[in-house]
Amino acid sequence: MTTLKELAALLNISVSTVSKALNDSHEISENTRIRVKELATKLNYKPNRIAQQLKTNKSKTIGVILPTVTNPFFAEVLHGIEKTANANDYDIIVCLSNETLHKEQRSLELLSNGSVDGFIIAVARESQVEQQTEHIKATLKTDTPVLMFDRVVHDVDCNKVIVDDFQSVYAATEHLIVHDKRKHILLVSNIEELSVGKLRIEGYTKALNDHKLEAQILNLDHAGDGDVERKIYDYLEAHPNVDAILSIDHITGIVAINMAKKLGRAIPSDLSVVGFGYEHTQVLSSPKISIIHQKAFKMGEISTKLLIDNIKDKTLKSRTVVVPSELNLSESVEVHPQF
Amino acid sequence: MTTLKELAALLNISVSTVSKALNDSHEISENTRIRVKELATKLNYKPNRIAQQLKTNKSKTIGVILPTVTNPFFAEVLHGIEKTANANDYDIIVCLSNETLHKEQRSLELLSNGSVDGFIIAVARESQVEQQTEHIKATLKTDTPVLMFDRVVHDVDCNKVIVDDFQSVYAATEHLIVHDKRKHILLVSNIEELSVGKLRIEGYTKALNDHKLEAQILNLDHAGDGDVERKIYDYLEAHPNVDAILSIDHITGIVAINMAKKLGRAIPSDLSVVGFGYEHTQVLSSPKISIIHQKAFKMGEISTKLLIDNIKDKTLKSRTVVVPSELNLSESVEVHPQF
DNA sequence: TTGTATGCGTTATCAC
DNA sequence: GTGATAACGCATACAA
Repeated sequence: MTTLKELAALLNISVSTVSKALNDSHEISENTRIRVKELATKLNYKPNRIAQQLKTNKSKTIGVILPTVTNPFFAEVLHGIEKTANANDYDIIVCLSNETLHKEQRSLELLSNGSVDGFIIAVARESQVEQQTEHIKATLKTDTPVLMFDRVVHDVDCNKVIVDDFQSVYAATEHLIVHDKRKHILLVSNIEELSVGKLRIEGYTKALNDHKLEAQILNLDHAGDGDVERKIYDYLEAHPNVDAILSIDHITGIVAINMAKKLGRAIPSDLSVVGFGYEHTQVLSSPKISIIHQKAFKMGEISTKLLIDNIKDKTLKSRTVVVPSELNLSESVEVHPQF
Repeated sequence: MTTLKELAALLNISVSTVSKALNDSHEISENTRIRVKELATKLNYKPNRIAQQLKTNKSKTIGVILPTVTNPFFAEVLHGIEKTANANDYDIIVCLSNETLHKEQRSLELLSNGSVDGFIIAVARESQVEQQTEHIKATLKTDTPVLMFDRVVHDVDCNKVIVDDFQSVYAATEHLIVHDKRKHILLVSNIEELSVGKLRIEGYTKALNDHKLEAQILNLDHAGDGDVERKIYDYLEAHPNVDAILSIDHITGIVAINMAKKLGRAIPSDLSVVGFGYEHTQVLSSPKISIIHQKAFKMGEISTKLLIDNIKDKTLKSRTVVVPSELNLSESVEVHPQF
């Protein structure tokens, strides 16, 4: 890699002159500036980023800690983060906690040494269930901004970007009741332990209460793939009066549709199905599932923006931004009526 | 952030003594070593990674450039990369090319300044279609190792990790012919432009030729979501003799199952369906789709291992590793016979 | 307009 | 056993 020193030697001038020339300093003559720049491009000179970072004590890098990236929600958020970070001249270092507290702690530790200027984090299932917050508080104490999104630990004072979990499920449930005239709405859940799961269930329960209907919940936490199908099938078979299914994740709704069809239920006439979903969710189901579409990409964008603002001005006080979801009804994707 | 200098000042000893003490140098007395370490932990000292990087001229960081991360294949590969990198004390900086050559070039450019010790890259659709390789060759010339996976440009001399696209599809096709006794196998494709798509199609064509059967291909490149369903539906309706469908991506196979059911085809008795798939693919289809399971996670692991070896010894000559896929037949996931 | 000197935080070499 | 000094590559305050 070409360095300033090498350029200086070749041109018989000092290192600082070269540096200034490349940075378009006014104190450098037109002539030498051109000479310097020509040689620089010729030798494909690029300032060593590490050296610059050491000098300025800024890494222009954001640490992103995600529970997983195979969940399409987090994948989309990551996309939003990456795009916004790049647009603002930041790189991102990605760590996956794999839903464990231990890896999350370790990642924070390892990057809290000047490697990154701030963190964007969705806490691991374990961290959230056990309400572990010390590692995050410790990071904040070192004056490194942290932004939490989606999976949030409330006990920590930092910027937060969350989904309107309660609201969106409340609205979806109410839509099933009021618009679809459903009375026996089954909630299917495999994330009951998470705060987002709890909020979604509360939204569902509240809506049912407000309309004097009874809640019924099929909990699939820790169920294997085969079990999910079987349990949904068995439940539907045993409860033929179920006329709507609300899934609070991005998988079980589609499974429910498949099981309902197998049982001969007509969708959507006999049974409405709503789930959470992302880019391709609706393409994969037939008949189309209605989805609560979380604006994952947007969450990534907003999170990054907030964090960068916080990095630039650490006196900013913490905010919590709620990103509203969108209810995409199955009708709206019925592009071709014959299907 | 605590520095060596601060520790030294507080202990009234020199910076170099502190440094040696922390690095367990033999030339330091038991006594001072303990004093130093105690203060260090007390003040939560961590060596500044940037300074170390400048000193050693190594970033211990890998640049990962992916076309997208919302495709589950790349998400799983990323998972494998992250895990292996971390296990070897490397961080990863992730860039998403969004399938554009321009962003890919830019990412390589921006990170080729000491930020990373090497690259793992799956080239963008555009780069591959247009056979653009200059940016990669330029990077290699700066003595920065590059490893390409999945989407490979053959014209470049570097380590490569690829899927057995031709073989796996050949084998799957032959299975449909020999085991399932199918004679009219439709190939559904939305990635015909990519090298992996071409190879998969060749595998299919070769198998059919070898068994004196005729190929029929439904090309869905650039089709919108609604169009995909319609085109598959229309094709199946117009060609009632189709007795097997082979999808070479992770979406259209499931769509095909749904459309076939809508047309009253019995699966798998009337129609076999095989697609590419990952973690949750089979859960989402009913009846179960058979999938060619690419070992994405493993590819990530192997890629990272190879790259790190290459970083440590740049004289190593380039290798190409083929990671075999696995044919997961639908029967093997029929955990519950009643379904 | 150009050059010299200094420092970012660390490690390594060499004296003492 | 300890410390002074230099160096990584860059940027900048200060001289000339």
